Amino acid sequence: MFPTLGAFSGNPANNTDPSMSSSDHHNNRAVVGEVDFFSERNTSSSSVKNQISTHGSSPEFNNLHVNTGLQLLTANSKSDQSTVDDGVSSDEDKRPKITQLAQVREELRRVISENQELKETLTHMRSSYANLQMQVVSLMQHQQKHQVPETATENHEVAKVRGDDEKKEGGSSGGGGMIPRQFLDLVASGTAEVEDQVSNSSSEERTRSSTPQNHKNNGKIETTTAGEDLESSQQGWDNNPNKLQRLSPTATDQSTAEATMRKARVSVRARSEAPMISDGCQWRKYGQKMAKGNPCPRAYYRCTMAVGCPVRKQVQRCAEDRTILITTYEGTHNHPLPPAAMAMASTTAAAASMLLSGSMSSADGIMNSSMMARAILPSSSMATLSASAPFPTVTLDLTHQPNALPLQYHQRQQHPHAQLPQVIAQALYNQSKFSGLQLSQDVGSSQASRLPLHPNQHPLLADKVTALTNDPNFTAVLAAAISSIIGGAHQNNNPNNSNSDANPNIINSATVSSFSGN
DNA sequence: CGGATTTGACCCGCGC
DNA sequence: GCGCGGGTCAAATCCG
Repeated sequence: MFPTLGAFSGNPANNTDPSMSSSDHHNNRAVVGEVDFFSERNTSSSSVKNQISTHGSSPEFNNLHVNTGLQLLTANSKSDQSTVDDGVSSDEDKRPKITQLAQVREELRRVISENQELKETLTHMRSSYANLQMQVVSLMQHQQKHQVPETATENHEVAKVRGDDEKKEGGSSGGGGMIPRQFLDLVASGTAEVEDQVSNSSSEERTRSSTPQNHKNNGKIETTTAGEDLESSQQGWDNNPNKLQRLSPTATDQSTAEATMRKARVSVRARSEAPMISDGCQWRKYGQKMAKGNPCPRAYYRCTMAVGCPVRKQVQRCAEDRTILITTYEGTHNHPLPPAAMAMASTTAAAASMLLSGSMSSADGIMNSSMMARAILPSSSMATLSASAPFPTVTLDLTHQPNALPLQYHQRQQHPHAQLPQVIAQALYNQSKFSGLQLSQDVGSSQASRLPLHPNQHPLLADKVTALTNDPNFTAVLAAAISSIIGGAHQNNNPNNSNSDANPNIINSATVSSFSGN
């Protein structure tokens, strides 16, 4: 009945040796060898092995325990069978082995239980994160509806105070004082601050809606920067009066809030061969138009993950470099999002809040923007006012890498913080530009105009950037932004990449810290 | 057959 | 008032 056992044992004396001690069972090297050989021939051992492997989803986590259990079990089985073979059995021999078996079973139960607890903890953490994200979004929307009247004047006062500060500091060196403040306010003081800022933007929206002619009267500077396909793309949104026009006549609080949220736009430039970057959301294409100045059509998408979700996006290829995909998001999701989509959603929400917190309709605000731009871009030969871009847009430009390499996606995924300064610079640049400022850059290409300088080249900016990037929450937000975009682009560029699903987890942790770290 | 996409028409604001 | 351009709608079409 046990022919293989005889062949295995080789030395019958070993099999019948009642002195096979527990120390032998725990001799890893020897016993593991026995297990490997023995388990192929012993069905009971195999079944135990299978049973173990079906418990818990993390094999490497259990390996130590499982191996230990197997060693004991197989050793016990072997000893038991040998005992039967020889017809020699005594209660004294069985007693310690039964005890060991019980111990192993107990150990197995403990490990399984541990696994179960870990799984539950992980599930709970994921759930908590999702809830937190949704709370942030809903709170932002809620605050918009209820705090617009109070914050309307408040915002103006804050703007004036900030403007005074700028004036006191004066010059290009002092003018940038509010820049870090805006960023740090947003990311360091938590949800409440974000809500306030969004609320403030509501007042701005209403101000603009009530006095539409102000933009014209503020003076007009033509956009002459070369290769502004992005510009035209953004202007396409900026010059879209239909939306506001349709919303404003029956201006309920909700519609106003919605208009405000939709007003803020986050434009993402990323290199991708795919027709659309993967951001985790479901989109339905509802239109396509040929935009002026760009041979590539502009596609219009709306979010279809929930009925009535106001989020829309435009996708258009860059006219000059068609490998660059420009995706412009507008609005805030009104429904739960999968982790992969949350990365982008929270990123755009944070960017939009950041943008709205710094854009002002008053003259002070414009002056601040001008000073801010001078601080950001000391080399700017001219800072003028523009009424051509009434709606603020922040652009996350991920196409400019100082050491662009074929592996840059991978590198940036691993070290997203390395790229933060450029993203910050670009965000600030666009913020100033769309807050009513046109910067004239003597540049030969649109590439240079979009990212006119490297922070390291300007001590002032470098200091600001350093201060910003030293804030872990701020870096987390931007890390989430970069990771989400890169993750999407990377996914598209590497459709077979099985690791793409791992990105959201990284993003999530970064995003969580950005919103819960206060 | 239902959902997604396409595409021409339409609306609206703006400039001349 | 008219034309232009951006954005949206909705019927037709496609596709799995």
